[in-house]
Amino acid sequence: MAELDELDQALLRELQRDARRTNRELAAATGVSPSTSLERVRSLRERGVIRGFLVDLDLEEVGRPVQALIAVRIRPPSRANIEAFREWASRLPETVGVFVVSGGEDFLIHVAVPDNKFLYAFVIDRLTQRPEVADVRTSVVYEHIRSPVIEPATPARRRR
Amino acid sequence: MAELDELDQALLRELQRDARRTNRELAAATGVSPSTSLERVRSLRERGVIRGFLVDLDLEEVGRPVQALIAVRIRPPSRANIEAFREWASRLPETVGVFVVSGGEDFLIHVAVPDNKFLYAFVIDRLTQRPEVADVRTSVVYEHIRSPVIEPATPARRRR
DNA sequence: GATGAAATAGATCGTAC
DNA sequence: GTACGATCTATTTCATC
Repeated sequence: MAELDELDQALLRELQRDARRTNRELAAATGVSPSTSLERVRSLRERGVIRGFLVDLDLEEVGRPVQALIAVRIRPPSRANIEAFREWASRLPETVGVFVVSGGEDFLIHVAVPDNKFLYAFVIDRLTQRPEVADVRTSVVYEHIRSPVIEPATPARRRR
Repeated sequence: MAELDELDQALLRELQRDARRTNRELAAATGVSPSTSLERVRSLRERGVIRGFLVDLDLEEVGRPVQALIAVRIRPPSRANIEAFREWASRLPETVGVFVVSGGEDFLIHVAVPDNKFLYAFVIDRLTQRPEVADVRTSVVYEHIRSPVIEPATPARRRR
């Protein structure tokens, strides 16, 4: 787990608000020189704290206004079945994300599709074609809120 | 819904791979001049297709290696209760995202916490303190895969 | 709309503290 | 680890097609 001091945390906060802020803006917002913030952000990437930079698409504008979470039970839940399904599901064009979970189900697939008809067809035609799929439970997503800022749970440590 | 021609789609694909690609790289990758790609990306932002740019944090490195999806049932599921709970849940520091859903439950809260002890305490101490929470079901997330590229479901349209 | 050149602004690196 | 300043590179604007 990475050690993150006050400056690292401040930079992460700023970048979560807007990942395209220029290095100069970051430096000004955190009260250090541009070369320092540049070096720190590079270090955060190298240490794997920052995995990359993503674009936040509006799923409605992109023709996928209907979202759903589809809980899937795999039987038998062998490693072979789980891994095969995970690979298959995460590659579908409808898939936004895949959660591999414990509990009543083995997977939760987050999908975004053009309409309800498409969603229904996806569930009853495509998902159930997989022989390892034993059970499917669909929940329509009315709204998906992402937290704007995730704070590190690490206590701040001094690095100087 | 936005109309997206071939160039728009190509730019979205490139930006989803790495949202920090420079405008020059985008232009080279899509075969247009830098000023054209700059203008197109700006248009995508103005039209709301691109909602913003996010940093992809590694939740483990940030001290939150344990993820869970917590299904919550609200009783009665009145607008007042639903909205109050949504606001409360989406502001918690443990929360990564909140899904408002149909079906057996009303919410699915995606949380990331330091360890299982913390998760358990979160569920039995904090969630159940809310009077409108009637039922809670926790699934631990072993793995969360995000789709690297979401393709528009819109058929390409000509804009020239 | 798209282009290419010119002006503005930012990223980056060497050097010093 | 940090700051300053010079250099290199990218962004942005504008006249033109």
